[in-house]
Amino acid sequence: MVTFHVRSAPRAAPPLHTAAPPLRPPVRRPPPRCHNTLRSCSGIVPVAPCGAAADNPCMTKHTIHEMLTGQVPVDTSVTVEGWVRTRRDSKGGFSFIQVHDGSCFDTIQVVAPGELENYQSQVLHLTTGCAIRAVGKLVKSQGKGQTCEVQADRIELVGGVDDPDTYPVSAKRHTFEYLREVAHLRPRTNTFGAIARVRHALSMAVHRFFDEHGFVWVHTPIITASDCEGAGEMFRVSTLDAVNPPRTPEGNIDYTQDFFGKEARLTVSGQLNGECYAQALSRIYTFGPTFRAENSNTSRHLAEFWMIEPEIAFADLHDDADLAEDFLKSIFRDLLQRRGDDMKFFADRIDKDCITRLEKFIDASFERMTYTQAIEILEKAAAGGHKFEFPVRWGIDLQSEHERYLTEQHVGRPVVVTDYPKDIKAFYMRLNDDGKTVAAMDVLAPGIGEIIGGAQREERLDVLDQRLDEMGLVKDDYNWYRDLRRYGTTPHAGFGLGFERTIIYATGMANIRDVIPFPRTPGNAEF
RNA sequence: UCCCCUGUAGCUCAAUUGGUAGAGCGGGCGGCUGUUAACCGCCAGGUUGCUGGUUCGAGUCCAGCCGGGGGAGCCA
Repeated sequence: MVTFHVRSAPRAAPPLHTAAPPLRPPVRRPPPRCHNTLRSCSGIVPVAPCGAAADNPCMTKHTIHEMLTGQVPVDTSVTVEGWVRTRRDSKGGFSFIQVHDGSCFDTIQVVAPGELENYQSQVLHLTTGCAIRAVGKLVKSQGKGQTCEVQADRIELVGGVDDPDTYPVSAKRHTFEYLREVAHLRPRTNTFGAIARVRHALSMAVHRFFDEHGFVWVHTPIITASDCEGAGEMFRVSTLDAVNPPRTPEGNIDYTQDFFGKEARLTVSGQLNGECYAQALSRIYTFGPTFRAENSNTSRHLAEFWMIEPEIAFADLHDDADLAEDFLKSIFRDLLQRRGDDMKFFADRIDKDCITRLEKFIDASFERMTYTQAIEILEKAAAGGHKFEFPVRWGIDLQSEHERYLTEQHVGRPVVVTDYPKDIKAFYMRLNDDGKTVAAMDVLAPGIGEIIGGAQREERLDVLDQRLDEMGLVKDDYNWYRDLRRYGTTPHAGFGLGFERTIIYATGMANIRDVIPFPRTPGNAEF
């Protein structure tokens, strides 16, 4: 069995938050040669003895993560390929280069001796952002602050920085607002590298959870011609001439000549399509981009964001709430286990409570209460002197101040609020026997408020039709959706989770524009 | 969309009541016996977001526009 050495450097994470387990077994018997026939491992430079699995011939180079976590034995010849974060010149006539390659949070220190042939001409001119390849040996560090480092025999400048004076991303602190203007370069910073890895880890955790629980990932369409999704303003998709579109005799735009023969838009939710597959495969989920053309300009809204929407058949609202609880705890547990290095950074520099918040979240059982009970609690609080900007009475939608009071002050744990008044919820939510409320639920969490919104769906055709009528919606527009209620209908439920909001919650990042690689917001679609 | 704040060197920020635009970091050059956001010295770097106005004089005051931030609404 292999032992993994966790670095004892200052940045080493506590046991719960150790780095991800190795992707593949460490080197055991170094074969004499690298049989890489797909492409050159590293051009003309000799590379490390190829210890990679035979089915992975291009992985003969080691990542910084592998070197720092003891998967590469000391005294192994190694090749580091990455980007320079800083260069420090020693009094002794040699230099230290901190290199990152994205494989983990930490950089590795490359020691460049003054005897290198290009030391004066290139090494001493390396600046932040330069791409380099360092060939040498992984050795125990003579200095403090790191256990191992790369003693370089050769350093190649793979890609230089045109004008170091104006390179937009220095090694020093930048504001997030500034980095948004250089979104093509910001992944090279500590924070955005960490965000990218956390985002990936959470994505994989989502798929892992659903896969292990028998859910099928359904790729619901991005483009939709049904105007009945009803969750917000939509972007139009068209190939018509925008300046001189074809017109009907009445003067309206003639969409029958458009690409799809009718008006088409970008989806605002995969739920209605997801229900179709849930009524055949029992447990499904969607995970993909979603588009809302709302003119919302806040730290919690994007025009393009990713949403996760599970849907389960033969299930009621309680099953839905149980699923939400198990799901959230599972992905946060996964995140802490697999990205301890990045999470430690967020705890150190962004939000000191982010790790303990997740640990508490994982350990707590979610409180359950009905909307009516929630209103009673809030009314008591108001009577007891608690000031709410928006007055509380049965029938209102809960404001974020109300949600925060419930989860942060009244319960101190995540809360699932169920059974909201039907007038403030969507047509597809199942009408309760009281005739006044629907089987909707919101999961509220301390520090963020609503993190999940879901519902048991209305499976009875007559009741669904009645709700459509009440809301002034045209039944014919929903015929395929109504068919589900005519052919083998079942009680079913689901919820929606905004992926970026989940990342915000996990990391403590303040602005949603900083947890997606290239944010799209009103007035901004750069990059 | 509404309310409030804000825009000065590559970056982060100063600039008194309207009176000669500065510092730190970054960059260049030179020092310095293993450094940790290294350190020390010197140098370069600006149409103060844009347009107009008030004034002897505007980074500073006024108007409009553009960008950024915070809050609200909408929501995920």
